[in-house]
Amino acid sequence: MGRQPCCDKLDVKKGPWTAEEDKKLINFILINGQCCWRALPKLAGLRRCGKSCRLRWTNYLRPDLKRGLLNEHEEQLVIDLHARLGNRWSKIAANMPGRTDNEIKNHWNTHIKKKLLKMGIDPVTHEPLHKETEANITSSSSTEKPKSQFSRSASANTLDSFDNSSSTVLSENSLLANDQDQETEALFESLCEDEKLLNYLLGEDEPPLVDTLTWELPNNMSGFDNRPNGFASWEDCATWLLDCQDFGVHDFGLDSFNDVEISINDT
DNA sequence: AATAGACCCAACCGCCGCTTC
DNA sequence: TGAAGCGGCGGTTGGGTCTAT
Repeated sequence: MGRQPCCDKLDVKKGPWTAEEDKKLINFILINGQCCWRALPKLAGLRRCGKSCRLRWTNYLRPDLKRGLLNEHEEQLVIDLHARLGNRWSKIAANMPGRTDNEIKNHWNTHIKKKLLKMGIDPVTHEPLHKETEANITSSSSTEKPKSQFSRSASANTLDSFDNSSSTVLSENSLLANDQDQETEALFESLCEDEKLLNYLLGEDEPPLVDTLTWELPNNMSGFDNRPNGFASWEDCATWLLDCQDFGVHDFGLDSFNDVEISINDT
């Protein structure tokens, strides 16, 4: 007996989600939390595969998502983490609050990859392309694996110089960029110093004890008797969340959603 | 204004690893 | 111990949008 399909293929809708479906999904998760994706579609009244519901929630509807393009220092962070972790997008995303693996992967494939190639850097190995060619001549070893050596200097510095020479967009607000560079620098220094965290990033260790497993609600939503204060009903709450998708939750000053998970799974 | 090609990203697919029985 | 079931991950694709001609 083979494995059952993840859902009833005949009765499953595919393609873009409608506002109505989003509303149903948000309503259900706000009430019941994230549990049993397989059963969720039926319980929530959705003609969708559980997998599809999970993806829709994690990549688009989650209230802690940032919207819009990655900024300069987020991009740098992706490059640095990719140099170390390779195509392990979920691990990279885990270090970038508010960003999803899908979003990072898309951004990598559409922007960063081209940028690195244009700079003469191999986006797989983060080595200069010509050097890569030489290496291939002398050695037949695979280049698929990410570098084990931390390669910030190679990728980051060259990217900086690329930005300085060619970018009109990225050079805007340079003072802020400098601050962000320093932040990024500090972040990576701390990353390198934190052996436990590094091991975790490499998938060789348990996650460090950081409180990322449960969502905490913003102060104005405390006392979440499974319903944010200020909302007369779940319907209002879901409507608000749907609005957040249009404007970006951070436009509402709810940055405290970052890194946290609504703790309604307990219900 | 029309069209073709490039670009972008949401969503799907298939595989893998973990858990349960 | 191994099969079944599930969630999660990474690669890929399809279609909408943008841009150049």
